[in-house]
Amino acid sequence: MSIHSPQRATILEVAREAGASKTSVSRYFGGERERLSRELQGRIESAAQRLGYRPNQMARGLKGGRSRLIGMLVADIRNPFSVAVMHGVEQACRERGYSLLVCNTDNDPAQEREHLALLTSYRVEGLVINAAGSPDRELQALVEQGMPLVMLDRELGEVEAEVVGLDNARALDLALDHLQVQGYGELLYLSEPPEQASPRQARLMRFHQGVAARGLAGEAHCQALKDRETLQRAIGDFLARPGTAPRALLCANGNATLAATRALQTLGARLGDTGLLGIDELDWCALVGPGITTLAQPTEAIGRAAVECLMRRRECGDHTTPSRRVHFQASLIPRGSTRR
Amino acid sequence: MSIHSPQRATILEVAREAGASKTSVSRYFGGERERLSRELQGRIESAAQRLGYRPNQMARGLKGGRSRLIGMLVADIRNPFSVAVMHGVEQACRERGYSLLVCNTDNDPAQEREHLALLTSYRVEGLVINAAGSPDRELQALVEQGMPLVMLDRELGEVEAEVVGLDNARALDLALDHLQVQGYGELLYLSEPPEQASPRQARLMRFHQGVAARGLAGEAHCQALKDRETLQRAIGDFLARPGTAPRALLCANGNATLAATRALQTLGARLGDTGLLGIDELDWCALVGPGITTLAQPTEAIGRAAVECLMRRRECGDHTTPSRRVHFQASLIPRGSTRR
DNA sequence: CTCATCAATGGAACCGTTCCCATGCTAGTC
DNA sequence: GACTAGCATGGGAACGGTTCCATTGATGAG
Repeated sequence: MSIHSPQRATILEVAREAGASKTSVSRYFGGERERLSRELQGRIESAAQRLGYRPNQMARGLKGGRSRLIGMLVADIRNPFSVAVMHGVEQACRERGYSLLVCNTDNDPAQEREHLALLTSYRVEGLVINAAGSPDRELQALVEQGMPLVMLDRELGEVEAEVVGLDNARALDLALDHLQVQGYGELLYLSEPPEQASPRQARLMRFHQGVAARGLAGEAHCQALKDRETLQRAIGDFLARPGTAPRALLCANGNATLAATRALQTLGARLGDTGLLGIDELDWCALVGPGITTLAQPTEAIGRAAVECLMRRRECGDHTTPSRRVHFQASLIPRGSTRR
Repeated sequence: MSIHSPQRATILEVAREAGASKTSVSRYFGGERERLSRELQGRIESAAQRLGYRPNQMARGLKGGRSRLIGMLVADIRNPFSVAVMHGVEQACRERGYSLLVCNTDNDPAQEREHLALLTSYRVEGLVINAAGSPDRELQALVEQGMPLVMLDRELGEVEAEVVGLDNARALDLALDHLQVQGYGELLYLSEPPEQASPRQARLMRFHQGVAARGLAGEAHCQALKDRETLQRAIGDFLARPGTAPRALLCANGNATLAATRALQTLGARLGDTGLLGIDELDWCALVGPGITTLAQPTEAIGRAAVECLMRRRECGDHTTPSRRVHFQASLIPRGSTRR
């Protein structure tokens, strides 16, 4: 009859209604049903039914410390790649009886810190982190306290935390090979600023290495993508530069691909004549002009793998196990944007 | 020193360390800081700092029932529209000191039911529902128990629950007016099956009304979009039909727009010659061909409004207040796909 | 000087679970 | 027939907070 918060039945009321003890009811809902006599089971079942009883997870989490919650920090929830990975994480969690508490940080370090604190205050039993910034100190502290932690596509200092993500080196090799075979000789790499230890650095580095190894000309433009003018000028300059070799753009992620496509369209460049290859497969890549060639990441698998790592950590309990790296391979989806 | 779950400090330890009582520490963190002397505040602050203390939300939620959690049910997390709304919901929650527990149901009624149970077991203080199916009975029960509930873009029987969403009738009028002005005379409406009380019904109905009122020819194709063959055949038939009036496709949501664009491309139809107008603005609509005309929804605003409704319910506590409908207006973004 | 008031603080009950430890009972063993 | 084993069940102490109420000392009014 309370007005403010819906008053659910408690275990005690069910016990009374069923003529049993709260211990028995607790057993019934805690997965120890077999220990109860058929008859008692029946009484509890129907009593619970009548009262619309559901165990209070808050109280549960309190006593045994098992909140059955996994926390996830997402850098940008509006990025389809992140969402796809999150989907995999959620599925895997659910299969194992966990729920997922997701926090979006909008790429803001302050929010990262804040949300991390929030998640730990709900006593999540594991953490999947996909953050651009670096609440490194906080994360280190958590790991040392024994919190199972998985980094998505990003390393964390020298801390013992699992890393799950794309094999960035191989992915870039794949991209560069394709562009070379298709005859593009001068490349412009587009990325958001590769601050800190993000995979952006790995990709950028491999780009420079790979370009050199293949005897191609390559340069990188690493600026925030929001500023369309700057980007457009950079691409315009690149295309207008003297030289005869066909030119191509290589985009470090979905956002970059989107920005590049916009810029090329504004500049009136024809896809294919100007090559375009993006990392991350998006819904619409097949639809623009002759189609945009992409490097697809196995997003669901990455998400699932993250949860698996978490569970392994939990089980063997032991945070001295050497941390592992799980690398997935990208697959090339060739389309018209890299066909001349 | 526990291995399994990271052992955070408790309020009691902080109290001891600070030479204070639990009560005072509780007050310090519970927003009653002013009641404590400057000096005691200092002692608690530094003690908490030293121990890395954070209050346990689980325990908090137990007494007093304030979990500070809002639950949200999302029908399809991979739909950018849903994500955008969710983003608004999350922002608004955070501003008010709530966290958001999101569950994705993948459009599966079984998961809807299951996740709903899950959310209530965490004693969420309010619920934002965006579900295609209908756990109507469960929702009704919750409302009757006094749970603040907001439906996104979908009504719920005769239950007193707020509804927040697009003004579907006006949106369709806007779309039809535009198509008529641009000279399209025969229209095909594309939607997923409008089962149950979804807004899809409202849109479909208004489409038929509006077409009749304007003296246009209109028909609807309402099938699952996954089956590309069927869709393509339907569109092919529509375009091949004898008649002289220019034809246009009207897509009920982002997914339909995507599917329609694919089909048109496969059929080799030229956008503009064949009109195309989609509800929901997507990243890529400006990039495909001459651009796809869309009806943009104020997604963030919708999300925020949902939370506001929730809070209003909570405050005035009283679940006899007549439920309200908050309708937002769509805005037309004209592009080449409706220019002949 | 006494008493009511008020601010600062602490004690203890309670929230809804889980889980350890009884308790009573039946059945099997020697 | 006494003893033990094992099963079904219940009692009650945590868990980490919040919150009501009591206590203390200082202050000001009568």
